[in-house]
Amino acid sequence: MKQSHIFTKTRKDISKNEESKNAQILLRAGFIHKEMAGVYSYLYLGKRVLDKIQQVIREELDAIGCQEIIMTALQSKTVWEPTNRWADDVVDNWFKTNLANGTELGLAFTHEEPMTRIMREYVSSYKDLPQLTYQFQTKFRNEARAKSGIMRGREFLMKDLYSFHTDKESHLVFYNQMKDVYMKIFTRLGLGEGTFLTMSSGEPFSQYSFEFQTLSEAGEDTILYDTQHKVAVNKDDYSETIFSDFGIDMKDLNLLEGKSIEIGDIYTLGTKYSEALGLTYADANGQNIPVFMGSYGIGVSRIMGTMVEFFAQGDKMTWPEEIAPFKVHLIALNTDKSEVMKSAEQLYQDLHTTGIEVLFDDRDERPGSKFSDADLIGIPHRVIVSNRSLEHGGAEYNGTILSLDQIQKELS
RNA sequence: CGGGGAGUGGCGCAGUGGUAGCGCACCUGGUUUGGGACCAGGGGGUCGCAGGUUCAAGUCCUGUCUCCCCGACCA
Repeated sequence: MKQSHIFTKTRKDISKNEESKNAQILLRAGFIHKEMAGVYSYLYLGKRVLDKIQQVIREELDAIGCQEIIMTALQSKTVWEPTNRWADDVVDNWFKTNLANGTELGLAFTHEEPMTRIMREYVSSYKDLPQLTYQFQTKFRNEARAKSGIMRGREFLMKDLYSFHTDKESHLVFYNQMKDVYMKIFTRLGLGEGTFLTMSSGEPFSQYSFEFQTLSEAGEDTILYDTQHKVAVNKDDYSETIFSDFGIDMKDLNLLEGKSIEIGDIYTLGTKYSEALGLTYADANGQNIPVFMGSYGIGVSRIMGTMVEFFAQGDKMTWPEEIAPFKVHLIALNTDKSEVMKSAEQLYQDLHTTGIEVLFDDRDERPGSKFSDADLIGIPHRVIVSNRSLEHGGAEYNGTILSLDQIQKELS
């Protein structure tokens, strides 16, 4: 893509009303547009980042046999009443509305109930289990107070996975596998270093659940973590014995305290939803038994914000290689010189045809503003073609001049 | 939901009762060109909305909507 064709521009200033670092950088770089508090549009560059985060998650989930679907955000109250989660005094952040005929609707804040309801149509035997379904879906939560830029919005993109098993044992096998899969995902996303498997106080259905917490000053949570064992506990839930479930002796731990962002979580749901909604299967003896369930979330848009919090330094952002909107930022200086533009254009075409994603800054701007823009946009590989670089025989990459062919090889 | 702050060109801001301004961005011309250039000229705002006070309201009063920060909440 040629930068001169992108409708967004970078900005020098941003409202002092928007304080969070992720919103500052993303707004200034033109990745997102704020519609209202907690509600953001994702523009060209931001959409590309979001897509790449999704793709990493998709690849890892598909690899273990999960099936991608997409459910509706429009929810009928009849699906939610059996679990008592339609009631406003139980769930206070519904966005509710009505059909023209008066039927009450809600915008989904999660999808356990409708997913369970769908499964009821298809699961009737132990032979139909296990099933693993997931989606990337917009969730709506009428937060009393949106904050922290895209980290806590009223509308956000989430990956939610649901697992359906015959019993607790088979569920736990998958559940434990998911701990590793999640860490693998976060590692690929470039957040592995700062992300900890974190024990959290249980849901009503189990003693503990696990969160995946990424260390950040912008976080809303506080964890006690151990870098060597790569485990943590939510500070609120800390107790003397909590680490025994990890098989770790407290004496071996060196606990540090830090603020963190919850980027994912995994829950054992048990039979709460299957019982309420009548999702049962016939076992080998023909007996009807409630399906044993789990749910597994990753905040996709929140991860995008977390990356900015994690990687941006001042006005300079650096996206992880796999997530960056483009792999290479090709910057042409001295755009009035035809040799420069000819070489840059040639390199752009060559990279493009070999399948390398490249953003080509072909704009007629001064070097300083091009570099500042590039810093803000945060593409990890930068190649500069200029009068000077051509005089030295090519383009600049990582501080050295290489021939265009060499650059092509380096980046392939 | 409690406390605090703020709504003025696309963006960031100034303007305490008397002809709406500045910076960025934008347009034209020129000079510049390896870290957000400079000169000259130019376009663009019924000051969140509604009502009121006044000869006169961006400015004062009342109501209302919205945004941000802190706290509570976050299944």
